[in-house]
Amino acid sequence: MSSLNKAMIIGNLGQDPEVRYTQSNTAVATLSIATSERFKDSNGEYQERTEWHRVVAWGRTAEVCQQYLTKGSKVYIEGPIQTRQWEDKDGQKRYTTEVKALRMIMLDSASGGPQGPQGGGQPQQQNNNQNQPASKPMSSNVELDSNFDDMDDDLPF
Amino acid sequence: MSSLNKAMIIGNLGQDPEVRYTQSNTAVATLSIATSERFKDSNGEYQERTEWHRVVAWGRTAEVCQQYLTKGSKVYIEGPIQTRQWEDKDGQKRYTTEVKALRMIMLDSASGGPQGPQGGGQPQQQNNNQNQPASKPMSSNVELDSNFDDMDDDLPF
Amino acid sequence: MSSLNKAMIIGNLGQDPEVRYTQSNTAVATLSIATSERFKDSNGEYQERTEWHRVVAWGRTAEVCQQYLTKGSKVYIEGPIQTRQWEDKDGQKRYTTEVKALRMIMLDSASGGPQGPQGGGQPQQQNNNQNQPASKPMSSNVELDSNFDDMDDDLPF
Amino acid sequence: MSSLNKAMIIGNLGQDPEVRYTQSNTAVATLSIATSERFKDSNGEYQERTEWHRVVAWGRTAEVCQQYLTKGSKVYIEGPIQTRQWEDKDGQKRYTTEVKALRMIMLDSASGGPQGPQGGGQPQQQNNNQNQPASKPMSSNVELDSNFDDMDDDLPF
DNA sequence: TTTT
DNA sequence: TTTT
Repeated sequence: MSSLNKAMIIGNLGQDPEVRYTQSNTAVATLSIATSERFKDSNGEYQERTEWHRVVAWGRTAEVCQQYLTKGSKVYIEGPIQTRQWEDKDGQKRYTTEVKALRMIMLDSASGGPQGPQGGGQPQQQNNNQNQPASKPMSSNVELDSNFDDMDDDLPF
Repeated sequence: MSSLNKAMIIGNLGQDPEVRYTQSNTAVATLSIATSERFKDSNGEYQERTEWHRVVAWGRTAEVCQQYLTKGSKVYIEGPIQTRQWEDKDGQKRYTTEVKALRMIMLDSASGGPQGPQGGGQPQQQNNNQNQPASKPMSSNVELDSNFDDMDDDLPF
Repeated sequence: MSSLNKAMIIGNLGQDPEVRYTQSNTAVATLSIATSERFKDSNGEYQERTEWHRVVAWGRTAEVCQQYLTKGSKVYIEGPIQTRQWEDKDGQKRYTTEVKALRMIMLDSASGGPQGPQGGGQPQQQNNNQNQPASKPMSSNVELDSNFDDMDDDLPF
Repeated sequence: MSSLNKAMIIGNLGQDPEVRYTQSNTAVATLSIATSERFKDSNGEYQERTEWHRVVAWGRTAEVCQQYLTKGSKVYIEGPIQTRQWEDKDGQKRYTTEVKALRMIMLDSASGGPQGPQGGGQPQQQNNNQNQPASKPMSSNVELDSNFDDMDDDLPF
């Protein structure tokens, strides 16, 4: 306790969200988000450096990502930084650092989009453990606030 | 551009800062900072999960880390998330994700500590490429902002 | 929707928390928190400017403030900025801007403090509409995360 | 010192920026930014509450606001909360709380916009103390950071 | 490896 | 006064 672990990102998706489902049918979306920053190189020239962030969303937030985000979408993401350990094919320990999206705000100025309350709601009907043919027509400004209390212990990967 | 990449951390150092110097004699400090969070496990029991953050500070900020932080120190860190690529002994690509400490605030309620302006100043005299025998007596509330600024002193209203 | 309203403050209480109770017996704590910043004046001299923040906490968070915070306590506060309108004795419209503490982290390195889960829990027994004789022995690092959903419509002031 | 005073806002301008100039010809822009949040009222119905934020930008940031922002623009703002005291016509003390925009990121997905480095640059030529006929054609994703910095180009690893 |  |  008495600690803070918070990342805040505004960036664009490098590809469509990847969505999987846990055995208990909880959606898990993985986003790849680019942020870029200007900096002066040693010659005083401006260059741009792009940072790629692996972002993971759970439950209702994941479903909204699936429905409304596509490659290129601009989003705000907020949540803790988490590092997972895993083993590669050679049995070597590897580490992957991700941001867990507890809050997601869509920043694309599109029209349409979801009506009614988002966030905190019950997951909707969904097919089990397979990607849904996402319907992403005219997505819009969606805000998602997941006060999901960490049932991420039955990971899909 | 038009992106945001910000981590904000409040946590404790797991060990003393490690400080190195670049060829141009810029200090680089590496911190290992723990944050912990409570969560309910599947049995409804509270558990604590600790997350370790690798934090890197540069220049004046690194020097202040060296001087005032030790194992156990509580700090606030703010800065971008950055992932570096490197190769292990087998030539395998590895990735390390760090937070670059653009701002550091000491949160230990000790006494003593630095007087006078911090941050934005020039690096002081220092021995090259070797750890200084750090003098960390009664450190105190130090704030370090590598991006200093404030010329708003001739208001229009 | 699709907006973000977040203040993040680390500072010290200028006085003990003031706690009141709504008619429905919800605790409401008001904190006065100082932040200070260094800046160079027109003569190039460093000066310090103190900013006072009015912070309001509700429910369980308010109770923890009451129990564990006193004048001088250092805290981290996170939550939205809110401006209330009210009328002074002359019937003039006045505005007060506050930060609503959805999250509070104690930063004093004391010992003792609350055991067991905080935050999100039910308000405990309490006397109605009167200040409790606060017991603030050796408070400690408490984190409070109130995902209180805005029942702040029966204000005590 | 050892304190943090940070507001982070994503919202829309309620009107065009108002820009003035100090005697020393520094631009000062005032923005009125709306954030809105959903909440359930006592009947369990969803309602929306809008919060208006007064935001003040200085120097180069103010100029970019003037050039690229208009009524309706969506922006990210980051900076300290500051409360100013002033007197109304009756000599009564009044207080106004503002967010000082140290960083501004445009979030409208338009095209065009400024090329080359923003932020940290010198203020450009400008007419003194009068509003410029703003040219805001196809504004774009601009990021403005009044605290620029990045000399981390001679890494030690 | 920290802290409570 | 914005936006969805």
